[in-house]
Amino acid sequence: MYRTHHCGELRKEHAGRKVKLAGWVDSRRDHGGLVFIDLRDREGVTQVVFDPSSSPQAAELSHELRSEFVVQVEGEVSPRPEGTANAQLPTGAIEVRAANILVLNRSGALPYPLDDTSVNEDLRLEYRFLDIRRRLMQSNLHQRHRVVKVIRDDLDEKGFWEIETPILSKSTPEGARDYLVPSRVHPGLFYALPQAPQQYKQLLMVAGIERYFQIARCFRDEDLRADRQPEFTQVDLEMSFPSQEEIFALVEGMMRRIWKEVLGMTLPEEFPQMGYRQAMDRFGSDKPDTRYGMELGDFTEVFRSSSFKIFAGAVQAGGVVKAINVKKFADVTTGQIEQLTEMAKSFGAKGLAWIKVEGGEWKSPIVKFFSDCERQSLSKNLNVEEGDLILFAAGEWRASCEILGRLRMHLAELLTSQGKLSIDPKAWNFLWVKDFPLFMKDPETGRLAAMHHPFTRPHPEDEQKIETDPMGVRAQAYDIVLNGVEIGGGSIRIHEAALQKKMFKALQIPDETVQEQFGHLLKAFSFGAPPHGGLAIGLDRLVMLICGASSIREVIAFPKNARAQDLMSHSPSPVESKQLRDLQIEIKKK
RNA sequence: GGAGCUGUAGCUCAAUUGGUUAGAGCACCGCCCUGUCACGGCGGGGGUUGCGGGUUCGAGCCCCGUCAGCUCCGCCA
Repeated sequence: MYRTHHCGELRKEHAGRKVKLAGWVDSRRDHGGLVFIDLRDREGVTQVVFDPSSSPQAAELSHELRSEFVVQVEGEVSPRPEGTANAQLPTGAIEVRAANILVLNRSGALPYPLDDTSVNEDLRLEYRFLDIRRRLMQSNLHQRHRVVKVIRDDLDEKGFWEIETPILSKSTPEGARDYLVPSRVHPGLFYALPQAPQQYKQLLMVAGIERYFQIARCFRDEDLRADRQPEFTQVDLEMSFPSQEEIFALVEGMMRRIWKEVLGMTLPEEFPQMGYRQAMDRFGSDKPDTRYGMELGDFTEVFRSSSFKIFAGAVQAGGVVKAINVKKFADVTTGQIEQLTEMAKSFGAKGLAWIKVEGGEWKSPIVKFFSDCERQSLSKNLNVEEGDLILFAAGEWRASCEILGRLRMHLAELLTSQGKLSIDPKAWNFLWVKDFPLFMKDPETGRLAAMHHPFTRPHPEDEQKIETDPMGVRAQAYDIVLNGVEIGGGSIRIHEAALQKKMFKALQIPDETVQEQFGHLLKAFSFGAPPHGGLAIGLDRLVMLICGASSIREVIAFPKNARAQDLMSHSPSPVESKQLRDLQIEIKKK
């Protein structure tokens, strides 16, 4: 037996006990005579003392110890001498007086200090096995485990069955780029790794499972971000005979339980809901961060016949004029204005109109065109005060909202760093965003595309408009947003073959393609498919927020870097030419 | 594909306006140290300043190119 206790366990009441501990040398303090080491395992740290007067052999050996050696220590638990207890440490009242020590394994000099948080991330990723020894990473992975445990318990109690679906599945043209897996048995044919178990979970509903969930690994071959990895984990769930409100209540209950059991916090009984249109109008985002204000104001009517032709022109072209009030930022520099303008342009704006309110005056290149009435409307609706900076966007509705929405996010970060805006670090602002449009215009082809996915059910009131006014059709689709991060989304699905066909028609997907790609689904829908719906929660993002981390890489044991490489195992990598021959694949030389 | 930031010892950083032998703390090695807990003290080793080119009497610093990392846009729910 390697150990009788773990390193976070021993207390005063164990005094006098003979114990064995095993773990890593966290730090050593070698006094020449007395030697102290902090022995660490997953559960904590215990001080071990080597005294040459009681155990000369162990004391002699202890000089050899270095950081991260793995050792086994045998000794007696002893209360620390008067005045030497360490109140910072749960085990700080005692120490283990070593009678014997066994070095189970040595460690080379570390490539970087494990107690330093500001180390290059590529180095941390290369030595991930060391990185995960750090207390913070251990805590993050433990939190993740606890979240998943609560989710499984919660869904189990609510009658959901955990069912696995294939990883080797079928490529579909919709959505993200697929990761492909070549078939050896069928040369020239490919499996695709699932972007989500979407079709399978709908088929499970047709199959009468009624309530399904899966902690599902999903794959998307797109460029990475701080909150996007090529492989990530979804809590995927689907239920039969649901209403949208039932799904909301289910997820709210799950979140409440996670916050209770993992963070010890109580969340509200109901989460607020907001329509997509309102979210865009007020926050310029379909995942608004409602922890701070800076809401968008609408001045379309005010400037309809303004003498400022840029605004009036935008309105007459069917567009809008929107503005935000950036509080306390009238001291913005010319350089910063330029930077904001560049940013607005990169989001599709033609320029960025602004007003500084300084010394009781409105300083701006455009304000001379404004009538008193226009000024009053701005002043009143944006609550304009001394020291404010007003920013405008004019043009097409969605683009104008998005431009200001992105500036709003950027400025919130900037103002926070300047101490001009404070966001409650303990705030957990959940929000349901619902009534998304069913369709969007594909900017490349100009054709309709599914906003969520092609199986999304239209809002019952709008179903008739699919052929006549598709862009005006709302979907029974919803996202759950936490502090401005989209942590999940889903929809009520189409369960009738006829409606599904209508949908494919609106999307201009040719019949042969429909049969080829989705024939099995349509066939399933013709055999008594129940009404069904569900959603998927991005587990990595959820845990990231719970851990207060700024990247999902901090809550994934072995993540990939921004170029989709694993720096530790060096994947992706070349393969043997025999492997390629088996697959009948040839690599084109550049 | 595009933009921004970063790149100096194993790690974290410094190096005045372009100026002599590129420094410090930690880590590593050696010696000393019996109540430390980021122990302390003395000494030592360790550098192609990411790489290539240019300007200059002289480049870590300026210019051009390139590579790498991160963040964002595009892309992606």
